[in-house]
Amino acid sequence: MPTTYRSHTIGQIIAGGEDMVGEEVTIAGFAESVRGRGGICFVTLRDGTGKIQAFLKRGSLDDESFETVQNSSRESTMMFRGSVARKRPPKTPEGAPPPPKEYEVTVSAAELLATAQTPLPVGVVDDVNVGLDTRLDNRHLDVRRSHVNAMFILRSKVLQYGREHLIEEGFNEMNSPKIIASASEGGTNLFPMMYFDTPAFLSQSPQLYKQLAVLGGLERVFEIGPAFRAEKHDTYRHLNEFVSFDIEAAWCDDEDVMGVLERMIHSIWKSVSEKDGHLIETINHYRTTQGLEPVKVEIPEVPFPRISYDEAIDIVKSGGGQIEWGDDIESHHCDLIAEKYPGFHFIPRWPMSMKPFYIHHKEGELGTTGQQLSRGFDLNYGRDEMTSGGQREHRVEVLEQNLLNMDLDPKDFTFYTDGFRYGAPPHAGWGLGVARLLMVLTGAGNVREVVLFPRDRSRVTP
RNA sequence: GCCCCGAUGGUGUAGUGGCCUAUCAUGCAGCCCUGUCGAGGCUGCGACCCGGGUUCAAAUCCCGGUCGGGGCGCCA
Repeated sequence: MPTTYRSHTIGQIIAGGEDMVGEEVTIAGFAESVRGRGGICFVTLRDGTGKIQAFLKRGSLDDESFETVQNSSRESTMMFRGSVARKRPPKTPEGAPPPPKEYEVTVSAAELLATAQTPLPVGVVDDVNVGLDTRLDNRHLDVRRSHVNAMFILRSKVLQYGREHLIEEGFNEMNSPKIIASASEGGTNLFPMMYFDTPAFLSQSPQLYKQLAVLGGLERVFEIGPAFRAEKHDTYRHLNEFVSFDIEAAWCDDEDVMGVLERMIHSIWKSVSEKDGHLIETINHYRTTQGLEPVKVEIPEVPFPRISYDEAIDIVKSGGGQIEWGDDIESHHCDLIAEKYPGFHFIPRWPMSMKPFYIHHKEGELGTTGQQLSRGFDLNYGRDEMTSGGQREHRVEVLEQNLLNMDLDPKDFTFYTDGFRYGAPPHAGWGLGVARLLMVLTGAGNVREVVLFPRDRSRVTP
Protein backbone atom coordinates (compact mmCIF):
# COMPACT_ATOMS: atom_id res chain seq x y z
CA MET A 1 0.00 0.00 0.00
CA PRO A 2 1.27 3.49 -0.82
CA THR A 3 1.98 5.71 2.18
CA THR A 4 2.73 9.37 2.69
CA TYR A 5 6.39 8.67 2.11
CA ARG A 6 6.36 6.21 -0.76
CA SER A 7 4.30 5.14 -3.73
CA HIS A 8 6.04 1.76 -3.98
CA THR A 9 8.22 -0.43 -1.87
CA ILE A 10 11.61 -1.22 -3.32
CA GLY A 11 10.58 -4.86 -3.38
CA GLN A 12 7.63 -4.01 -5.62
CA ILE A 13 9.87 -2.22 -8.10
CA ILE A 14 12.33 -5.11 -8.23
CA ALA A 15 9.49 -7.60 -8.61
CA GLY A 16 7.88 -5.46 -11.30
CA GLY A 17 11.09 -5.48 -13.35
CA GLU A 18 10.65 -4.65 -16.99
CA ASP A 19 6.99 -3.70 -16.51
CA MET A 20 7.95 -0.89 -14.17
CA VAL A 21 10.41 0.80 -16.54
CA GLY A 22 9.42 4.42 -17.16
CA GLU A 23 7.01 4.52 -14.24
CA GLU A 24 7.14 7.47 -11.87
CA VAL A 25 7.74 6.33 -8.29
CA THR A 26 8.49 7.72 -4.85
CA ILE A 27 10.64 5.55 -2.61
CA ALA A 28 12.05 5.96 0.89
CA GLY A 29 14.74 4.12 2.77
CA PHE A 30 18.19 3.98 4.33
CA ALA A 31 21.16 5.07 2.24
CA GLU A 32 23.37 2.00 2.42
CA SER A 33 26.10 3.72 0.42
CA VAL A 34 26.53 7.08 -1.24
CA ARG A 35 29.08 6.99 -4.07
CA GLY A 36 30.29 9.61 -6.50
CA ARG A 37 31.55 13.07 -5.63
CA GLY A 38 31.43 14.76 -9.05
CA GLY A 39 28.48 15.60 -11.21
CA ILE A 40 26.79 12.27 -10.57
CA CYS A 41 25.91 10.35 -7.45
CA PHE A 42 24.75 6.80 -6.72
CA VAL A 43 22.80 5.90 -3.64
CA THR A 44 22.04 2.32 -2.72
CA LEU A 45 18.70 2.73 -0.99
CA ARG A 46 17.34 -0.01 1.25
CA ASP A 47 13.90 -0.44 2.78
CA GLY A 48 12.38 -3.43 4.52
CA THR A 49 11.67 -5.11 1.20
CA GLY A 50 14.91 -4.78 -0.74
CA LYS A 51 17.59 -2.52 -2.18
CA ILE A 52 17.78 -0.46 -5.32
CA GLN A 53 20.20 2.04 -6.75
CA ALA A 54 19.10 5.64 -7.09
CA PHE A 55 20.94 7.61 -9.77
CA LEU A 56 21.31 11.36 -9.31
CA LYS A 57 22.71 13.67 -11.97
CA ARG A 58 23.45 17.30 -11.30
CA GLY A 59 20.90 19.28 -13.28
CA SER A 60 18.22 16.59 -13.14
CA LEU A 61 17.10 17.85 -9.76
CA ASP A 62 17.67 21.05 -7.86
CA ASP A 63 21.29 21.67 -6.87
CA GLU A 64 20.62 22.00 -3.17
CA SER A 65 18.96 18.56 -2.92
CA PHE A 66 21.68 17.04 -5.06
CA GLU A 67 24.43 18.34 -2.81
CA THR A 68 22.58 17.41 0.37
CA VAL A 69 22.27 13.81 -0.78
CA GLN A 70 25.80 13.65 -2.12
CA ASN A 71 27.22 14.84 1.20
CA SER A 72 25.07 12.74 3.48
CA SER A 73 26.31 9.87 5.57
CA ARG A 74 25.61 6.15 5.23
CA GLU A 75 22.35 4.96 6.81
CA SER A 76 20.74 8.40 6.62
CA THR A 77 17.12 8.11 5.56
CA MET A 78 15.97 9.73 2.35
CA MET A 79 13.08 9.93 -0.03
CA PHE A 80 13.44 10.01 -3.82
CA ARG A 81 11.02 10.71 -6.61
CA GLY A 82 12.02 9.55 -10.07
CA SER A 83 11.41 7.12 -12.85
CA VAL A 84 12.31 3.45 -12.99
CA ALA A 85 15.01 2.68 -15.55
CA ARG A 86 17.18 -0.21 -16.64
CA LYS A 87 20.51 -0.12 -14.89
CA ARG A 88 23.67 -0.17 -16.95
CA PRO A 89 25.33 -3.52 -16.39
CA PRO A 90 28.47 -3.50 -14.22
CA LYS A 91 31.82 -4.40 -15.70
CA THR A 92 32.41 -8.10 -15.36
CA PRO A 93 35.64 -10.00 -15.76
CA GLU A 94 36.11 -11.59 -19.19
CA GLY A 95 34.42 -14.95 -19.57
CA ALA A 96 32.09 -14.32 -16.66
CA PRO A 97 28.38 -14.80 -17.36
CA PRO A 98 26.49 -11.55 -17.99
CA PRO A 99 24.88 -10.23 -14.81
CA PRO A 100 21.08 -10.42 -14.47
CA LYS A 101 19.08 -7.35 -15.53
CA GLU A 102 18.75 -4.79 -12.81
CA TYR A 103 16.74 -1.65 -12.35
CA GLU A 104 17.36 1.71 -10.79
CA VAL A 105 15.52 4.94 -10.13
CA THR A 106 16.58 8.05 -12.03
CA VAL A 107 15.98 10.76 -9.47
CA SER A 108 14.17 14.01 -10.22
CA ALA A 109 13.55 15.12 -6.64
CA ALA A 110 15.22 14.14 -3.37
CA GLU A 111 14.69 14.82 0.29
CA LEU A 112 16.91 13.95 3.24
CA LEU A 113 14.63 12.71 6.03
CA ALA A 114 17.10 12.16 8.86
CA THR A 115 20.88 12.23 9.01
CA ALA A 116 22.90 9.33 10.42
CA GLN A 117 25.65 10.31 12.82
CA THR A 118 29.16 9.21 11.93
CA PRO A 119 30.90 6.97 12.49
CA LEU A 120 28.39 4.17 12.87
CA PRO A 121 28.98 2.20 16.08
CA VAL A 122 28.53 -0.98 14.06
CA GLY A 123 28.79 -1.10 10.29
CA VAL A 124 25.70 -2.35 8.49
CA VAL A 125 27.56 -3.65 5.44
CA ASP A 126 31.17 -3.51 6.65
CA ASP A 127 33.39 -6.43 6.09
CA VAL A 128 34.52 -6.72 9.71
CA ASN A 129 33.37 -8.97 12.50
CA VAL A 130 31.49 -7.39 15.36
CA GLY A 131 31.37 -8.87 18.84
CA LEU A 132 27.96 -10.00 20.08
CA ASP A 133 28.05 -7.57 22.96
CA THR A 134 28.73 -4.57 20.74
CA ARG A 135 25.96 -5.74 18.45
CA LEU A 136 23.47 -6.04 21.31
CA ASP A 137 24.41 -2.60 22.62
CA ASN A 138 23.52 -1.30 19.16
CA ARG A 139 20.77 -3.71 18.26
CA HIS A 140 18.86 -1.00 16.35
CA LEU A 141 21.72 -0.93 13.85
CA ASP A 142 22.56 -4.61 14.07
CA VAL A 143 19.07 -5.52 12.91
CA ARG A 144 19.69 -3.55 9.72
CA ARG A 145 22.25 -6.16 8.72
CA SER A 146 20.59 -8.44 6.23
CA HIS A 147 21.19 -11.78 7.92
CA VAL A 148 20.10 -10.45 11.31
CA ASN A 149 17.01 -8.96 9.73
CA ALA A 150 16.29 -12.30 8.08
CA MET A 151 16.53 -14.11 11.43
CA PHE A 152 13.91 -11.91 13.02
CA ILE A 153 11.55 -12.15 10.08
CA LEU A 154 12.00 -15.90 10.33
CA ARG A 155 11.21 -15.73 14.03
CA SER A 156 7.94 -14.03 13.21
CA LYS A 157 7.18 -16.72 10.63
CA VAL A 158 7.90 -19.50 13.09
CA LEU A 159 5.46 -17.99 15.58
CA GLN A 160 2.90 -17.52 12.82
CA TYR A 161 3.16 -21.10 11.51
CA GLY A 162 3.08 -22.55 15.00
CA ARG A 163 0.05 -20.48 15.90
CA GLU A 164 -1.74 -21.42 12.68
CA HIS A 165 -1.05 -25.08 13.26
CA LEU A 166 -2.43 -25.06 16.79
CA ILE A 167 -5.53 -23.15 15.78
CA GLU A 168 -6.10 -25.77 13.10
CA GLU A 169 -5.89 -28.46 15.77
CA GLY A 170 -8.59 -26.70 17.73
CA PHE A 171 -6.54 -24.67 20.22
CA ASN A 172 -7.59 -21.24 21.49
CA GLU A 173 -5.08 -18.54 22.32
CA MET A 174 -5.05 -17.33 25.90
CA ASN A 175 -3.03 -14.96 28.09
CA SER A 176 -2.04 -15.64 31.66
CA PRO A 177 -0.98 -13.08 34.26
CA LYS A 178 2.72 -12.33 34.56
CA ILE A 179 2.39 -10.81 38.01
CA ILE A 180 1.70 -13.55 40.50
CA ALA A 181 1.40 -13.85 44.24
CA SER A 182 3.50 -16.93 44.89
CA ALA A 183 5.81 -19.42 43.31
CA SER A 184 3.84 -21.20 40.61
CA GLU A 185 5.94 -24.35 40.65
CA GLY A 186 8.57 -24.10 43.29
CA GLY A 187 12.05 -24.97 42.15
CA THR A 188 13.49 -22.05 40.25
CA ASN A 189 14.05 -18.62 41.70
CA LEU A 190 11.57 -15.89 40.89
CA PHE A 191 12.08 -12.18 40.53
CA PRO A 192 10.39 -10.48 43.47
CA MET A 193 8.52 -7.23 42.98
CA MET A 194 6.07 -5.01 44.80
CA TYR A 195 2.49 -5.05 43.62
CA PHE A 196 1.34 -1.84 45.32
CA ASP A 197 1.69 -2.87 48.97
CA THR A 198 1.75 -6.61 48.36
CA PRO A 199 4.92 -8.58 47.66
CA ALA A 200 4.58 -10.40 44.34
CA PHE A 201 6.69 -12.13 41.68
CA LEU A 202 7.17 -12.23 37.94
CA SER A 203 5.74 -15.43 36.53
CA GLN A 204 8.18 -18.20 35.71
CA SER A 205 5.67 -20.13 33.60
CA PRO A 206 2.00 -20.00 32.54
CA GLN A 207 1.73 -23.62 33.69
CA LEU A 208 -0.81 -23.42 36.48
CA TYR A 209 -2.96 -20.85 34.68
CA LYS A 210 -3.12 -22.89 31.48
CA GLN A 211 -4.39 -25.75 33.60
CA LEU A 212 -6.97 -23.59 35.31
CA ALA A 213 -8.20 -22.51 31.88
CA VAL A 214 -8.58 -26.14 30.82
CA LEU A 215 -10.31 -27.00 34.10
CA GLY A 216 -12.62 -24.10 33.30
CA GLY A 217 -13.72 -25.84 30.13
CA LEU A 218 -11.62 -24.04 27.53
CA GLU A 219 -10.56 -27.56 26.53
CA ARG A 220 -7.52 -26.71 24.35
CA VAL A 221 -5.47 -23.57 24.96
CA PHE A 222 -2.12 -22.16 23.93
CA GLU A 223 -0.13 -19.12 24.93
CA ILE A 224 2.92 -17.43 23.49
CA GLY A 225 4.33 -15.26 26.21
CA PRO A 226 7.26 -14.31 28.41
CA ALA A 227 8.53 -16.21 31.41
CA PHE A 228 10.99 -14.89 33.97
CA ARG A 229 13.56 -16.85 35.92
CA ALA A 230 15.99 -15.40 38.41
CA GLU A 231 18.65 -18.05 37.79
CA LYS A 232 22.24 -16.88 37.60
CA HIS A 233 23.08 -18.96 34.59
CA ASP A 234 25.38 -17.72 31.89
CA THR A 235 25.25 -19.98 28.85
CA TYR A 236 24.47 -19.89 25.16
CA ARG A 237 20.97 -21.24 25.77
CA HIS A 238 19.66 -19.44 28.86
CA LEU A 239 18.07 -16.05 29.35
CA ASN A 240 16.34 -14.62 32.37
CA GLU A 241 13.39 -13.51 30.27
CA PHE A 242 12.31 -15.79 27.46
CA VAL A 243 9.28 -16.44 25.33
CA SER A 244 7.70 -19.82 25.54
CA PHE A 245 5.15 -21.51 23.35
CA ASP A 246 2.82 -23.30 25.73
CA ILE A 247 -0.17 -25.57 25.24
CA GLU A 248 -2.58 -27.44 27.49
CA ALA A 249 -5.28 -29.82 26.30
CA ALA A 250 -8.12 -31.67 28.04
CA TRP A 251 -8.81 -35.40 27.56
CA CYS A 252 -5.19 -35.99 26.56
CA ASP A 253 -2.27 -37.95 27.92
CA ASP A 254 1.45 -37.29 27.39
CA GLU A 255 1.56 -39.25 24.15
CA ASP A 256 -1.34 -37.20 22.73
CA VAL A 257 0.39 -33.87 23.26
CA MET A 258 3.73 -35.20 22.06
CA GLY A 259 1.82 -35.78 18.84
CA VAL A 260 0.67 -32.15 18.81
CA LEU A 261 4.24 -31.01 19.32
CA GLU A 262 5.84 -33.10 16.61
CA ARG A 263 3.11 -32.20 14.13
CA MET A 264 3.57 -28.52 14.95
CA ILE A 265 7.34 -28.64 14.48
CA HIS A 266 6.91 -30.62 11.28
CA SER A 267 4.45 -28.04 10.03
CA ILE A 268 6.74 -25.11 10.91
CA TRP A 269 9.71 -26.71 9.15
CA LYS A 270 7.57 -27.56 6.13
CA SER A 271 6.22 -24.03 5.81
CA VAL A 272 9.65 -22.47 6.23
CA SER A 273 11.16 -24.71 3.59
CA GLU A 274 8.30 -23.99 1.19
CA LYS A 275 7.92 -20.26 1.72
CA ASP A 276 10.99 -18.78 3.35
CA GLY A 277 13.94 -20.15 1.44
CA HIS A 278 15.12 -16.62 0.69
CA LEU A 279 15.53 -15.89 4.41
CA ILE A 280 17.57 -19.04 4.90
CA GLU A 281 19.65 -18.08 1.86
CA THR A 282 20.38 -14.65 3.33
CA ILE A 283 21.50 -16.29 6.57
CA ASN A 284 23.60 -18.82 4.68
CA HIS A 285 25.23 -16.14 2.57
CA TYR A 286 26.46 -14.54 5.76
CA ARG A 287 27.46 -17.87 7.28
CA THR A 288 29.60 -18.59 4.23
CA THR A 289 31.50 -15.32 4.65
CA GLN A 290 32.20 -16.36 8.26
CA GLY A 291 33.44 -19.79 7.22
CA LEU A 292 30.40 -21.51 8.74
CA GLU A 293 28.49 -24.42 7.23
CA PRO A 294 25.22 -23.34 5.60
CA VAL A 295 22.10 -24.37 7.51
CA LYS A 296 19.68 -26.79 5.87
CA VAL A 297 15.97 -26.90 6.61
CA GLU A 298 15.42 -30.64 6.70
CA ILE A 299 11.79 -31.39 7.46
CA PRO A 300 11.92 -33.83 10.38
CA GLU A 301 10.09 -37.11 9.95
CA VAL A 302 7.09 -37.76 12.17
CA PRO A 303 6.87 -39.46 14.59
CA PHE A 304 10.07 -38.36 16.34
CA PRO A 305 12.00 -41.12 18.08
CA ARG A 306 10.95 -41.83 21.68
CA ILE A 307 13.82 -42.75 23.95
CA SER A 308 12.42 -43.47 27.37
CA TYR A 309 14.30 -42.29 30.43
CA ASP A 310 15.25 -45.92 31.19
CA GLU A 311 16.64 -46.30 27.69
CA ALA A 312 18.43 -42.93 27.83
CA ILE A 313 20.23 -43.98 31.00
CA ASP A 314 21.37 -47.17 29.25
CA ILE A 315 22.65 -45.20 26.25
CA VAL A 316 24.61 -42.83 28.47
CA LYS A 317 26.07 -45.70 30.50
CA SER A 318 27.09 -47.73 27.46
CA GLY A 319 28.61 -44.57 25.96
CA GLY A 320 30.88 -44.31 29.01
CA GLY A 321 28.94 -41.59 30.83
CA GLN A 322 28.80 -41.45 34.62
CA ILE A 323 25.13 -41.67 35.50
CA GLU A 324 22.77 -43.63 37.73
CA TRP A 325 19.05 -44.19 37.45
CA GLY A 326 17.45 -41.26 39.22
CA ASP A 327 20.08 -38.75 38.11
CA ASP A 328 19.23 -35.88 35.86
CA ILE A 329 20.39 -36.26 32.27
CA GLU A 330 22.88 -33.42 31.93
CA SER A 331 24.19 -31.70 28.83
CA HIS A 332 27.29 -33.87 28.54
CA HIS A 333 25.05 -36.93 28.83
CA CYS A 334 22.85 -35.55 26.07
CA ASP A 335 25.93 -35.40 23.85
CA LEU A 336 26.13 -39.19 24.11
CA ILE A 337 22.45 -39.59 23.27
CA ALA A 338 22.76 -37.08 20.43
CA GLU A 339 25.43 -39.26 18.80
CA LYS A 340 22.66 -41.80 18.18
CA TYR A 341 19.77 -39.35 17.81
CA PRO A 342 21.15 -36.10 16.38
CA GLY A 343 17.77 -34.55 15.53
CA PHE A 344 14.54 -34.09 17.46
CA HIS A 345 13.81 -36.85 19.96
CA PHE A 346 11.48 -37.27 22.92
CA ILE A 347 12.60 -38.53 26.30
CA PRO A 348 9.38 -39.72 28.00
CA ARG A 349 8.70 -41.43 31.34
CA TRP A 350 11.02 -39.65 33.76
CA PRO A 351 11.17 -40.75 37.40
CA MET A 352 8.31 -39.17 39.35
CA SER A 353 10.78 -37.98 41.98
CA MET A 354 12.41 -35.65 39.46
CA LYS A 355 9.26 -34.06 38.11
CA PRO A 356 7.15 -31.20 39.48
CA PHE A 357 4.11 -31.89 41.68
CA TYR A 358 1.62 -31.32 38.87
CA ILE A 359 2.93 -34.18 36.72
CA HIS A 360 0.74 -37.28 36.55
CA HIS A 361 1.86 -40.82 37.27
CA LYS A 362 0.18 -44.16 36.87
CA GLU A 363 0.58 -46.55 39.75
CA GLY A 364 2.48 -49.64 38.66
CA GLU A 365 4.56 -47.93 35.94
CA LEU A 366 8.00 -48.52 37.40
CA GLY A 367 11.52 -47.94 36.14
CA THR A 368 14.28 -50.53 35.93
CA THR A 369 15.14 -49.99 39.60
CA GLY A 370 11.52 -50.35 40.65
CA GLN A 371 10.83 -46.70 41.29
CA GLN A 372 7.71 -44.83 40.22
CA LEU A 373 7.77 -43.36 36.70
CA SER A 374 5.94 -40.21 35.66
CA ARG A 375 4.15 -39.15 32.52
CA GLY A 376 6.56 -36.23 32.10
CA PHE A 377 8.66 -35.88 28.94
CA ASP A 378 11.31 -33.71 27.34
CA LEU A 379 11.90 -32.93 23.70
CA ASN A 380 15.56 -32.51 22.78
CA TYR A 381 17.33 -31.53 19.62
CA GLY A 382 20.83 -32.92 19.74
CA ARG A 383 22.19 -31.92 23.13
CA ASP A 384 19.68 -29.15 23.75
CA GLU A 385 16.39 -29.35 25.56
CA MET A 386 13.59 -27.67 23.63
CA THR A 387 10.48 -28.61 25.55
CA SER A 388 9.32 -30.12 28.74
CA GLY A 389 5.81 -31.35 29.19
CA GLY A 390 3.64 -34.15 30.36
CA GLN A 391 0.29 -35.39 31.41
CA ARG A 392 -0.89 -33.43 34.45
CA GLU A 393 -2.23 -34.76 37.71
CA HIS A 394 -6.00 -34.27 37.73
CA ARG A 395 -6.75 -36.12 41.02
CA VAL A 396 -6.78 -33.46 43.69
CA GLU A 397 -5.84 -35.77 46.55
CA VAL A 398 -2.81 -37.02 44.62
CA LEU A 399 -1.90 -33.44 43.77
CA GLU A 400 -1.91 -32.48 47.45
CA GLN A 401 0.13 -35.53 48.36
CA ASN A 402 2.66 -34.58 45.64
CA LEU A 403 2.97 -31.11 47.13
CA LEU A 404 3.68 -32.59 50.54
CA ASN A 405 6.21 -35.04 49.05
CA MET A 406 8.08 -32.08 47.58
CA ASP A 407 8.06 -30.09 50.83
CA LEU A 408 5.54 -27.58 49.54
CA ASP A 409 2.55 -26.46 51.57
CA PRO A 410 -0.80 -27.25 49.90
CA LYS A 411 -2.25 -24.17 51.62
CA ASP A 412 -0.08 -21.97 49.39
CA PHE A 413 -1.60 -23.53 46.30
CA THR A 414 -5.32 -23.41 47.04
CA PHE A 415 -5.82 -20.92 44.18
CA TYR A 416 -4.72 -23.82 42.01
CA THR A 417 -5.88 -26.96 43.77
CA ASP A 418 -9.40 -25.54 44.28
CA GLY A 419 -9.74 -25.71 40.51
CA PHE A 420 -9.60 -29.50 40.78
CA ARG A 421 -12.33 -29.96 43.38
CA TYR A 422 -15.32 -29.76 41.07
CA GLY A 423 -14.58 -32.36 38.41
CA ALA A 424 -11.30 -32.23 36.48
CA PRO A 425 -10.61 -33.58 33.00
CA PRO A 426 -7.42 -35.57 32.50
CA HIS A 427 -5.16 -33.20 30.57
CA ALA A 428 -1.63 -32.70 29.29
CA GLY A 429 0.56 -29.98 27.83
CA TRP A 430 4.04 -28.64 27.23
CA GLY A 431 6.17 -25.51 27.02
CA LEU A 432 8.56 -24.93 24.14
CA GLY A 433 11.41 -22.39 24.17
CA VAL A 434 10.89 -20.28 21.06
CA ALA A 435 14.47 -19.04 20.92
CA ARG A 436 15.87 -22.55 21.27
CA LEU A 437 13.77 -23.70 18.36
CA LEU A 438 15.06 -20.77 16.31
CA MET A 439 18.64 -21.63 17.20
CA VAL A 440 18.08 -24.99 15.55
CA LEU A 441 16.42 -23.48 12.51
CA THR A 442 18.93 -20.68 11.92
CA GLY A 443 22.08 -22.38 13.15
CA ALA A 444 22.61 -19.57 15.68
CA GLY A 445 25.12 -20.57 18.32
CA ASN A 446 23.59 -18.38 21.01
CA VAL A 447 20.00 -17.62 22.00
CA ARG A 448 20.92 -13.96 22.19
CA GLU A 449 21.23 -14.00 18.40
CA VAL A 450 17.55 -14.78 17.96
CA VAL A 451 16.11 -12.58 20.71
CA LEU A 452 15.82 -8.92 19.79
CA PHE A 453 16.58 -7.45 23.20
CA PRO A 454 17.81 -10.30 25.38
CA ARG A 455 17.81 -10.14 29.16
CA ASP A 456 20.61 -12.08 30.75
CA ARG A 457 22.44 -12.02 34.02
CA SER A 458 24.22 -8.79 33.20
CA ARG A 459 22.11 -7.13 30.54
CA VAL A 460 18.99 -5.06 31.20
CA THR A 461 19.44 -2.56 28.35
CA PRO A 462 18.61 -1.73 25.66
C1' G B 1 27.01 -20.69 43.17
C1' C B 2 31.66 -23.13 40.95
C1' C B 3 35.78 -23.37 37.17
C1' C B 4 38.53 -21.20 33.03
C1' C B 5 39.66 -17.08 29.82
C1' G B 6 39.87 -12.11 27.98
C1' A B 7 40.03 -6.31 27.65
C1' U B 8 44.63 -2.29 21.89
C1' G B 9 41.43 3.69 17.32
C1' G B 10 34.07 3.96 15.99
C1' U B 11 34.37 -1.57 14.60
C1' G B 12 37.30 -6.19 14.14
C1' U B 13 42.41 -7.27 14.96
C1' A B 14 48.48 -7.80 15.14
C1' G B 15 51.55 -7.64 19.36
C1' U B 16 54.88 -12.70 24.52
C1' G B 17 59.89 -6.72 28.51
C1' G B 18 63.68 -2.40 24.56
C1' C B 19 62.78 -3.32 17.36
C1' C B 20 55.92 0.54 19.53
C1' U B 21 56.46 7.73 17.65
C1' A B 22 51.80 0.41 18.13
C1' U B 23 50.20 -3.57 12.74
C1' C B 24 46.45 -4.50 9.26
C1' A B 25 41.44 -4.17 7.62
C1' U B 26 37.15 -1.48 7.94
C1' G B 27 35.44 3.39 9.17
C1' C B 28 35.70 8.73 9.34
C1' A B 29 37.54 13.63 7.10
C1' G B 30 39.49 16.04 2.76
C1' C B 31 41.08 16.14 -2.34
C1' C B 32 41.20 13.86 -7.35
C1' C B 33 38.78 10.72 -10.85
C1' U B 34 34.46 8.15 -12.34
C1' G B 35 27.59 5.41 -15.03
C1' U B 36 29.68 3.87 -10.23
C1' C B 37 28.27 -0.92 -8.43
C1' G B 38 32.87 -4.84 -2.84
C1' A B 39 34.07 1.72 -7.17
C1' G B 40 39.26 3.47 -7.65
C1' G B 41 43.64 6.79 -6.43
C1' C B 42 46.08 10.15 -2.94
C1' U B 43 46.45 12.63 1.93
C1' G B 44 45.06 12.80 6.79
C1' C B 45 42.31 11.30 11.69
C1' G B 46 41.69 7.90 15.46
C1' A B 47 43.46 3.13 20.50
C1' C B 48 46.94 0.02 24.66
C1' C B 49 39.93 -0.69 30.54
C1' C B 50 40.96 1.75 35.66
C1' G B 51 44.27 2.00 40.05
C1' G B 52 48.67 0.34 42.30
C1' G B 53 53.38 -2.42 42.00
C1' U B 54 58.12 -4.80 39.77
C1' U B 55 61.96 -2.91 36.25
C1' C B 56 66.99 1.32 33.71
C1' A B 57 62.70 0.15 30.49
C1' A B 58 55.63 -2.33 30.69
C1' A B 59 50.38 -2.79 25.63
C1' U B 60 53.50 -6.98 27.31
C1' C B 61 55.14 -9.23 34.14
C1' C B 62 52.51 -9.05 39.33
C1' C B 63 48.24 -7.44 42.66
C1' G B 64 43.39 -5.25 43.15
C1' G B 65 39.03 -3.30 40.73
C1' U B 66 35.57 -2.83 36.66
C1' C B 67 33.53 -4.79 32.37
C1' G B 68 33.10 -8.82 29.08
C1' G B 69 33.47 -14.01 27.10
C1' G B 70 33.29 -19.47 27.63
C1' G B 71 32.04 -23.92 30.41
C1' C B 72 29.29 -26.34 34.52
C1' G B 73 25.13 -26.65 37.72
C1' C B 74 19.61 -25.55 37.00
C1' C B 75 16.17 -25.09 33.38
C1' A B 76 12.81 -23.81 28.23
